[in-house]
Amino acid sequence: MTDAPLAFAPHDHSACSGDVLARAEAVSSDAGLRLTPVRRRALEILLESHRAMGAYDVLERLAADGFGHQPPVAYRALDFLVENGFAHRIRRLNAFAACMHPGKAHAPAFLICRDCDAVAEAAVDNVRVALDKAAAGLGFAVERVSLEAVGLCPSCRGES
Amino acid sequence: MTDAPLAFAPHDHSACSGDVLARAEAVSSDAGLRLTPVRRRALEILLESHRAMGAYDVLERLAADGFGHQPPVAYRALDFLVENGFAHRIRRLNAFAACMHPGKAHAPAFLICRDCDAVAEAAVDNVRVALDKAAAGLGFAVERVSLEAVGLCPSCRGES
DNA sequence: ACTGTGATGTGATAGTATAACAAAAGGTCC
DNA sequence: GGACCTTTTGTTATACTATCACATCACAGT
Repeated sequence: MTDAPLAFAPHDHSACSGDVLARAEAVSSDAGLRLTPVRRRALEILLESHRAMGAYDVLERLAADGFGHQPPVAYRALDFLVENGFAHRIRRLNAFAACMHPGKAHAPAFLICRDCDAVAEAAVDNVRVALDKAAAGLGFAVERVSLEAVGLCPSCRGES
Repeated sequence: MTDAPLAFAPHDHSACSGDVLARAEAVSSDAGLRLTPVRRRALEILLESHRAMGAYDVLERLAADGFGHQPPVAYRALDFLVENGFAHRIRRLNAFAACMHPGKAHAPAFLICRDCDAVAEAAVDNVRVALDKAAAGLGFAVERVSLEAVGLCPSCRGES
């Protein structure tokens, strides 16, 4: 049951997630993707809670909204979102979080607090470039990169 | 059951893993760590198979060698190895692989083929530096980094 | 020997994810 | 509209991954 706050500091949530859904819809119709009710609702749930949520947490909320009650319902919706760049999967936490920059290509880096499980998405440049270079030498074609860092968030640093 | 070959090309395995175990022992005694029989055997298993192995695969082999049959036996040994830098955990595959450079500090990058699950460890410089810089701006103290790239390995590129 | 600490083994259980199949929804061609 | 195909949704069941809790054992220091 992962339910880790996204970002380390309190902030104006409606502003930070306000237009993400709208942009997701725009991207979808541009790309011919079907942002169906379950999928859209799953994205809303991630955006509303603004947390890294486990698939079963999302499922619970989908079920409460009248969708199916079985794991595949959540996993399929979440897989669609991840596949199409509307959400990220945070493997360290077995969790999912809405992407705050859908449409724009980016290699997200997640900073995960080992104490309180808070998560922040950081922009790290050049990672993709450096990795592509290293991979090319081995004949490997990189498609997706995931970068997860574990450490201590600002508030947990102070307390320890 | 993850059982993905490490490295993309065939190679002289005894040479590439030959002294890793010896170095692990040296590092252990230097640091006052106890490389007990189960732990040592778990590392040997990872080295021998030279693959990314699931915890239950390792457990099976440990059990065959007379150690316990229950999951914690494998997880504890593997956690010890990861904790102390003798092995890596590859979250994308829910798997573990021996580290080929124990003792030396390094932020490993894994290249994972989405077709055949082969895994290679690549050296990527500057990632840690770039990440530290980005994290510092948020007040986050990075302790460990995991970088996993999904794509196509040389042989699967040719075939598709 | 006594004691504290860490390691191991076990049974039980929690948590995460997918397989396989049936039914329904949407698109396209005639 | 009807025939057809493809995608999506829902369900049951099950596989896979990981941890808890507790007893026992090994070992270092005194």
